[in-house]
Amino acid sequence: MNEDAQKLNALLDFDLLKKLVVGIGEVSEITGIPTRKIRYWEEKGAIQSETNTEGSTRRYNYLNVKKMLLIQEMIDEGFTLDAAIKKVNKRMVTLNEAFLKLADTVPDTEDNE
DNA sequence: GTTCTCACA
DNA sequence: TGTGAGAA
Repeated sequence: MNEDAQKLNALLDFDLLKKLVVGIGEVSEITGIPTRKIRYWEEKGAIQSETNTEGSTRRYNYLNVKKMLLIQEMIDEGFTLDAAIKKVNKRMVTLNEAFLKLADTVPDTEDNE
């Protein structure tokens, strides 16, 4: 198994998550979380929606979707919203930093041209 | 389809 | 903590 391949895979996954953006309705359908709950969480600071400058419809990227799923699970396990938000945010930061390091560490292995 | 606010459990 | 309804 190529470790480099895994690293690249992780990077791609993270980037892909950031690129996929959907409306609140899609998010509610995907996560199974009602739109009011999503707005409620956003109000609480659980997630940041990319409000379209002109449009009013908030857009959420899959990173936020994953975050919502994580938060929902944590709350289900007895955590409070605030605690869940804190932990998930920290997790995201850690992952982001780790991936950045990985990106720097990965010596482009196979440039087969 | 989306947004917001007020109020309740 | 999460939801309801009405209004725009």
